[in-house]
Amino acid sequence: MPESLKAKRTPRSKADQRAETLGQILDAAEALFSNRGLDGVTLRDIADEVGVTASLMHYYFKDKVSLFEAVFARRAGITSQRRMEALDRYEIEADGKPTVEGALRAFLDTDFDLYISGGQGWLNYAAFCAQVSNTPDIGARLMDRHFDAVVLRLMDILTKALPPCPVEDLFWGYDFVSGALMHTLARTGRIDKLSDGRCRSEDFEAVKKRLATFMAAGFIGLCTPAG
Amino acid sequence: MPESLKAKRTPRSKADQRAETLGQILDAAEALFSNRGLDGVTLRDIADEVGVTASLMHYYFKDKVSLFEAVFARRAGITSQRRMEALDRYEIEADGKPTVEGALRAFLDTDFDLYISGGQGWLNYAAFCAQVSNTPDIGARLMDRHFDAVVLRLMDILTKALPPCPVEDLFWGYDFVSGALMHTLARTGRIDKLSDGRCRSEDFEAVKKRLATFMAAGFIGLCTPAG
DNA sequence: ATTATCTATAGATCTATAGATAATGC
DNA sequence: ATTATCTATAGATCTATAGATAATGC
Repeated sequence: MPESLKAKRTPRSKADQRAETLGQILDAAEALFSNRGLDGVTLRDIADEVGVTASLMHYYFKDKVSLFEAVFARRAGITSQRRMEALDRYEIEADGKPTVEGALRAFLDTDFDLYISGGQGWLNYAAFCAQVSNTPDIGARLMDRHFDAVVLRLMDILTKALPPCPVEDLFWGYDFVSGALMHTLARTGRIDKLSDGRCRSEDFEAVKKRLATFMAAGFIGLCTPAG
Repeated sequence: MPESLKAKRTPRSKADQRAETLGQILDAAEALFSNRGLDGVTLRDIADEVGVTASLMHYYFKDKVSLFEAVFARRAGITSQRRMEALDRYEIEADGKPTVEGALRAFLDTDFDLYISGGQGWLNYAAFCAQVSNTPDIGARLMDRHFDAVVLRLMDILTKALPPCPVEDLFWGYDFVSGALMHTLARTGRIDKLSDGRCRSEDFEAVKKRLATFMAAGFIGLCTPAG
């Protein structure tokens, strides 16, 4: 059995080989883009990470932007659908009396659960997502395409959960939620230093516990003039 | 007086000339970095915008990173100091009874006022700031260096304003405020599309009116277990 | 004399393509 | 036969520096 111990050995079907290489490229791109953004990463960086030639990037993807978009598309559809289902389930369960925090928990916690127990790939995607939301044009288009539907679904439930409230307040409230969410997904490490180690960027459990409660109170405070 | 009408004419002292060119470079860099980030902009882009040779960038700045840092430093000191003074004034005025919203208004509104009435330069800086907060290493270091002091000052007043509350909640709350603030400063235009034009990213008055109220309610909701 | 600006250019990438090679598929 | 991967390379930048030129300063 000396053959089976050889270093370079890996007999696979072409389909398997294709799928595996594609996955490795997407994983490497995701990890690199997630902290340097589209312009901070070269195709060679990604190829080196995978251990292949840079020209192979063009065999699998048209160009750098296509690869960037493919990285996003791979997981955006999954999380988007999960959240949509969670919102549907919540609305039924709430039986005509949804609460702001309930809706936000369906929207936010469903997402955090994936990052908490989805392994390194989902953790990288979380930070990548924050980069996307900060990339003009290309990133903005991706956010619209993949997330508009879920966000509008959330807005719909929030409208029912809140006292009569100008629709502008609802949209601004969502903008604040979205900013805070993306910021925490980016895990910049800033809170670690500010809090002298008492909070850690990487601690998604801590964020999950607090974000929906905090934001729900924010919506209610904003929409209830008397305070 | 034909001489005074010539096109290229601009007699200035060397000090003036230096100051003017420096200012133009910083302005152009600020505008460009603010939407494409450190890696999305080349020194040539900046030079072209000013109308000078790319090599002049190296006459005034050591390298690209130094220029990036100089852009940030130019205005970060000003806004940081303004907010620090506003917090000091607020604490005196509150006479031992500060409120969460009062502290946040001193911190946030003071900033927005600058963006609202500071002209195009401050508007560009606002978006640039969001880029900085998203640039790993270099940007993170800049945020720490210029903003830690004001943030800790704010935290100090918030502690006095809130009911007894775990310090972790306070830091996470600030993290949410910071994320929402940076996101609105970036003015991605996403809210415009989501809200079908009813809210506009560029409308800092609308954000100023809502952000402190929303976030104050969030802090209180988070620190008051009963809800 | 000193300083602001430009010209020219080195050296290092970067993206993208064409064409060769090596492996799987029938 | 087809597909995955590599080698080689074109063409375009990009950063940074050296040295020339043109303007202000005494």
